[in-house]
Amino acid sequence: MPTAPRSLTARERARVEFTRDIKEAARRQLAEHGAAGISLRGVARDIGLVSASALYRYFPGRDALLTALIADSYSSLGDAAEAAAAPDAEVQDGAPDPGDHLGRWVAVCHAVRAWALAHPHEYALIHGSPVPGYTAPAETTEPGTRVPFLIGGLFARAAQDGAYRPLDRLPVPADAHRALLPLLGRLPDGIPDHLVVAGLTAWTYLFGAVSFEVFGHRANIVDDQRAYFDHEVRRLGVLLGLGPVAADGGRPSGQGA
Amino acid sequence: MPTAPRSLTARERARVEFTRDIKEAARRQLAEHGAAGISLRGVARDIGLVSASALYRYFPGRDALLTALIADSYSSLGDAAEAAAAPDAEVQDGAPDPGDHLGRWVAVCHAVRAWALAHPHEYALIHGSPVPGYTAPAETTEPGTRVPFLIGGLFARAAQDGAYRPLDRLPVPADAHRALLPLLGRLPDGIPDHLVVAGLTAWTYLFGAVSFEVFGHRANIVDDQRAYFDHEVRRLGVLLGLGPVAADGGRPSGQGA
DNA sequence: CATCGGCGAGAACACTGTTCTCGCTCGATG
DNA sequence: CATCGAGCGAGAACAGTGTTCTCGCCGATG
Repeated sequence: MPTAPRSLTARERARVEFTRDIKEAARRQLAEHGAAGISLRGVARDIGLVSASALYRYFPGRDALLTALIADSYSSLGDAAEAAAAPDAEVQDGAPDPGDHLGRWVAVCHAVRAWALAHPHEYALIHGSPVPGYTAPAETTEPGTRVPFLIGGLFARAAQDGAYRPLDRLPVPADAHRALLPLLGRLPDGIPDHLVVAGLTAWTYLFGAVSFEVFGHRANIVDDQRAYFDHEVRRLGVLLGLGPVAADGGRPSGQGA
Repeated sequence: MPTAPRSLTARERARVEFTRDIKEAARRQLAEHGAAGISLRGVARDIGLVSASALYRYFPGRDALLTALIADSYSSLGDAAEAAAAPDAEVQDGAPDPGDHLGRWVAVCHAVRAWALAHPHEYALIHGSPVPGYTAPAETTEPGTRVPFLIGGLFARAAQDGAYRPLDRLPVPADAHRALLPLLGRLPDGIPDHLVVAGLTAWTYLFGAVSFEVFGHRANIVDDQRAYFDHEVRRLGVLLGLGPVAADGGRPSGQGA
């Protein structure tokens, strides 16, 4: 544990400030030219440095700078998603309703999608091809778990409320259960397999859909991407058991009644 | 319009052969060092050229070479997927059964996953962050449609056989229907909306799951990735209506009986 | 006040993609 | 078969890149 914040020295304050400036300039370059367009010399120029060599006092290299951007992007995305899931967040045209698990799921999906569309290059950084090496640096894994845990919590709350009713009865096979042991070990005891599978499935689908749209795989296929996205994630929520079980397919008649 | 294939001249034959050699060398570099590690000078060295400038006689630039690799990768993936879906393909431990739509869907999924794991950098090239510009070059779009069309055909055949029974009854809203018009226009008439949505959903999920695994987002989360993948895609197939509707959740009792 | 550690500048090295020019050579053609 | 020239590879050059190293300088610290 780092020492208590006993008032940083002036040098240290200047250092963290400069580190922040560097990351900001890099993020600007990222937003404009993409990850491949981030050049240390360009970053140095942006913040008034003549030579890029000074940057090495703050980051051991370009990859480390990228890693820092990845971690920040995960945090930014996590913030956006959690804000959408907060108990007092506005569910789409309607008052907040703590029992509307499907609506909250859809809201989180829209938040993730909106963040990705607003920051396509940052999204590509965290969910595109891993650029630097092949293994994600350790400091990026923790912020990267926020969205999946948020989604998992959504399903857990629905189950607590007795509102979780998946539309199939397919049991989780023994080998799939064993495959999930690493995750189950980090979760509170007593969570049934199928609930974990539901969370993973929802998480996987959400980022599949967002990636397809951001990376252009749906151009010329879907026109009004937002409308289609809304339908697909809502339907997935219903299939996975978050939804109103109404067989007529409509949303609940009354507003949260 | 290019002349009929009236026996290429020796020069032309040598040219296509050399073009193939260049792409092979580039693909080797891609497999080893990733897309960012493909250098024209390295490719030139690999095929016995002293200078990289000669490559510009065959490709207008690095991006064009990458584009060619993308198109080839799509074709390679399409081949693998279509082979798995072929009528005489072995369905997982069992004789081919033309009525086993769920088994065929799962087989296609495993084929896509296996190809991606065997060619991770090529997979990253086609389903990771778009590297060169932002819009996919036209010549890559056609081979890129083979897998989604294959999956769509799977659902269409299941519907023809009367075996398509989605587990929900959520109607496709009017705005989502309108969003699908670009795609519906390129499909035979009379295909119901929900069938198209099912195909898109299956396609989206498949590549979400494969991307998560290939890009390492499931490390430390899922152990036996193949077992979990098998379960998740099988379950999605059931939810989307390809599956045995048996409420006990098991596979059909007899083998294709 | 003296000193020493952290800092930025700048040169240097090994790369990269791309362009241009210059001979040469081999294949198409008369 | 002989000749001509189109197509080709080599090589230099330019503008970049990440990274390393050294050299002063300046200010915070003892």
